[in-house]
Amino acid sequence: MSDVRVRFAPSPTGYLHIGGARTALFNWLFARHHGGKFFLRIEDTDRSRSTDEAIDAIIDGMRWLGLDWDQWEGSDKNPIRQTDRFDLYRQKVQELLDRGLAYRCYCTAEELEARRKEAMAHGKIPRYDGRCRQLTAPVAGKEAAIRFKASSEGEIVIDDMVKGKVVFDASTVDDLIILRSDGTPTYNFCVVVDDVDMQISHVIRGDDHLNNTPRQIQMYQALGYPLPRFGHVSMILGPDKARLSKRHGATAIQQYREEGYLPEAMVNYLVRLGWSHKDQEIFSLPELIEKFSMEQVGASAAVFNPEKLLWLNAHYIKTGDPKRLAQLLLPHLERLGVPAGAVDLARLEQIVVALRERTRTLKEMAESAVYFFVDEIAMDEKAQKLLTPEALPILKAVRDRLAETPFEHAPLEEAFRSVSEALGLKLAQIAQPVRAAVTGKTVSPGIFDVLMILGRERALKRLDNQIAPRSSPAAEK
RNA sequence: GGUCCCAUCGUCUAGUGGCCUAGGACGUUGGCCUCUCACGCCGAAAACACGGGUUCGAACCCCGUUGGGACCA
Repeated sequence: MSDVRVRFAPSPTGYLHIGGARTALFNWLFARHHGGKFFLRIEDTDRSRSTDEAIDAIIDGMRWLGLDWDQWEGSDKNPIRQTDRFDLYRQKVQELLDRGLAYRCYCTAEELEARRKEAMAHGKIPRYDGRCRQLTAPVAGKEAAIRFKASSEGEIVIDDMVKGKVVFDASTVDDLIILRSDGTPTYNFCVVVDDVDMQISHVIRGDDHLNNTPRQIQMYQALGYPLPRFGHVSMILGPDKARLSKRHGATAIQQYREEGYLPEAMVNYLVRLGWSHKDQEIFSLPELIEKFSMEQVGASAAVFNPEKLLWLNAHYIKTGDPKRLAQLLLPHLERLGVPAGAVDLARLEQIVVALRERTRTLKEMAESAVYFFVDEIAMDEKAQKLLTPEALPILKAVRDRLAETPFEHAPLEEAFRSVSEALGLKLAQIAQPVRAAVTGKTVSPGIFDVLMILGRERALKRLDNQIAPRSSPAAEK
């Protein structure tokens, strides 16, 4: 058993987003590669912004991606929630207070804000001036916040797994509030207490936390704990190079499931955003576990590229197990009005095989598959244009021939070829009107495959539907 | 504003001082295949931000500039 212990610690303020998912994935891969533990910890100390729905969404997203997490030995709950642990944080605050490493601060938010503005106006750095440090006894009748007594001596050096050596001047670290006057602990403190308590060995997180790290290191030291290794993974950016956010489009991982993306495509895409293994692009999950290493994680930010994700998704649709894809396709069909109960799975598998090289998402695939299931097909404009009076004899000839042709690939092809020969037309000139009549579109899988999947009865009926109304009695004379 | 991070084709990246005339992938594009659309295959265009060092030699090491990002509110 390895002593690698990592965690993913999201704030439940929204959905699991792309960036969070990648951070979770890197942690998970790191743990699984080393045979260590991976925990999920919900950072919900900010109660006003945290919701249970968001927690469910995060869990749901992780499950979809296949990222399972371990049970932490210190609790029977899973995942861990910080709101269950306030007693511990308060206890640790008290400990620091008793040891003179923290102090009560009576400055109000308004006062602090005024001083901050004052400092800014004079072009100074807005940091806490430490005026309550000197107070020796609690002030009666006033609510106090608790501040951590930071040391401003020397340098704080981080040996980061991604960024390398990062040096901060300790004088830039000010006295941070660790317990608000309303008694709730603050983020930077809880993280440290929890990571220590859970014996986290490697803190892999977004590099938006890099600037928090020096003050966290001081807290580790104040609490007398060993430091974990840190690994600050760079941000994921939108096309405008700003941090990826809702205004760039879909950022919630669930949205991609709804759009018909496969989890393995998502994982494969996400892992390549920042990590690489030589020239390889396609990785299965077991392969990732085997090959993942923090040394190969790049330090620079990456722009999210939906086109490449689409390509990967297409790849996994092309190569995936048709039986599984058929199952995953059902909800998408249902959304288009094809009830799952009415779908024959063996037939759906055939459809998947016919469509997998021509659709890039399950949603697209479902859209391209509806004409196999409905009684009344929708005829699009281009298809309508193909069904000219000139096409009528072609449809008739094909119809008559098909009535006595076995619905298998070779005989169907033979039938089409002989009709085209008899009429002196190219195969394309035969196939296109038939395709239009039978699918309502000008684009479909190979016409023989389409006919086989439809079956003789439906195919003939659809041809008849086009032939009958056009054959006026006058034309028959 | 201060602190910190980052910098190879449009995008993701390989590259860890000579294997680089800079490789792969997405996208773009020309062709082939072909019953449509795709898939597939073959080909093309496309990058070391800039300026100084260090070195026999720099995409790679150092410094600066510029540009982007994050954090502090």
